[in-house]
Amino acid sequence: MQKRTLETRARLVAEATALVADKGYAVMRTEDVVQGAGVAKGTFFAHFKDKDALMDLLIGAGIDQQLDAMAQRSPPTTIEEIVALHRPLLRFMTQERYVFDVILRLSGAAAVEEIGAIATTFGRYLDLTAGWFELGHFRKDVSPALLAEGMQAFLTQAMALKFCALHEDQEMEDRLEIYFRAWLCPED
Amino acid sequence: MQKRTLETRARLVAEATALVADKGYAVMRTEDVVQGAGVAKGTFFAHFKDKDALMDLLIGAGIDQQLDAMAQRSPPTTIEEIVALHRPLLRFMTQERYVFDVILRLSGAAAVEEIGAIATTFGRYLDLTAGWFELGHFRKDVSPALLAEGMQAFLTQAMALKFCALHEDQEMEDRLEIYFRAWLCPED
DNA sequence: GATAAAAATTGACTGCGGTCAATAAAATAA
DNA sequence: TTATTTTATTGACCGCAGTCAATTTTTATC
Repeated sequence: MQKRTLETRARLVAEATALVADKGYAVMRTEDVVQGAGVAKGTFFAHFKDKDALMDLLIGAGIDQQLDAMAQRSPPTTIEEIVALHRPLLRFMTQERYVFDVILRLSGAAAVEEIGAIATTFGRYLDLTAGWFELGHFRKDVSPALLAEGMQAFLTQAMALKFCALHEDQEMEDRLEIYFRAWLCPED
Repeated sequence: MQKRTLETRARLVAEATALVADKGYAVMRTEDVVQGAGVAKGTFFAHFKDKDALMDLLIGAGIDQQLDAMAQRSPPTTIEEIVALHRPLLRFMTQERYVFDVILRLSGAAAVEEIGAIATTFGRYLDLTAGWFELGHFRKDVSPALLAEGMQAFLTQAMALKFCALHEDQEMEDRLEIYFRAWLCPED
């Protein structure tokens, strides 16, 4: 791999990052990215399989930041703490409808060798939350790993309903708290 | 509304249905549909807001069929019965990666006035399953409506993991059974 | 340094979803 | 029937993601 390659790639990512920060994810066009980076259209696709691959990188990095912040805090011991810890992550993932769509689309990789940044963060989330449940503050009749998978399911559900007119009566965090309480503390 | 309008629309839907039955959803192109229906490209978009709107119709109809079948059966009283009852629905929704993506994308409508076929089926699913839980065979510490929402969350999760290389070790139905048991019968 | 092989870049091109001003057909008014 | 308005249809055109044969740049070999 040539030094030139890394430079070009870095310019593409830098330009895309700047564009996204300025105008948002949904309106980013590859044409703008290559123009800003001073390369030809084809170069973009020599570096990224498709537009989604770049989005995977950008959005995956954003999710990773949020997970870093969550991992630094001490493990939550109450539902309120869990929900509060999730707030920045939720905000990031639902900042745009397009971002949430990309996350859903890329959260599972079709093949092991093409697991991308977003899919990796989903694995990280499972590990992080399973770690919380190892401490024994919540229900103990099912494994921490299963509890973590359930968290993920409810997280997705709560975010999806944010974009649904049929359920916009309730705030995302309120819904999440109800879900988590029913899932993590049955019969309370 | 003219009779001609209904005929044209019917021809478009019929052609699309035939194409999908023959080749699958993902490869359907609007160009093929209009050609088969004998109309111009623009006519398609006079009848459907975009390609997704037609897909919403086709896929929504398919989901409705499965829900009809589920609603006819007597309400399940065990987890095994619940999972068995879901099998045809699961098969339909995950027959193609593209179909599942469309379902996720259209399961929530941005505005009440644009709630489509798929979004409607999601509401139907909640009503159907909440009805089961009214009968009192499963956990009673949370409302039937909430149990139904959780079912939906786990259903989505199980389907999503089917398309994820990281989790392909387990069958969708097996995963669903584990989820449902933990959700509907805690401490068993 | 000259030459050959490998890697990176280019930009015209394709495919397909979606638009829109122009046209045709149907409904309504006279 | 004729004139007018409303509704439906048309197809050339656009935007943008993605492709690929040709070209340039770098690296490896002598």
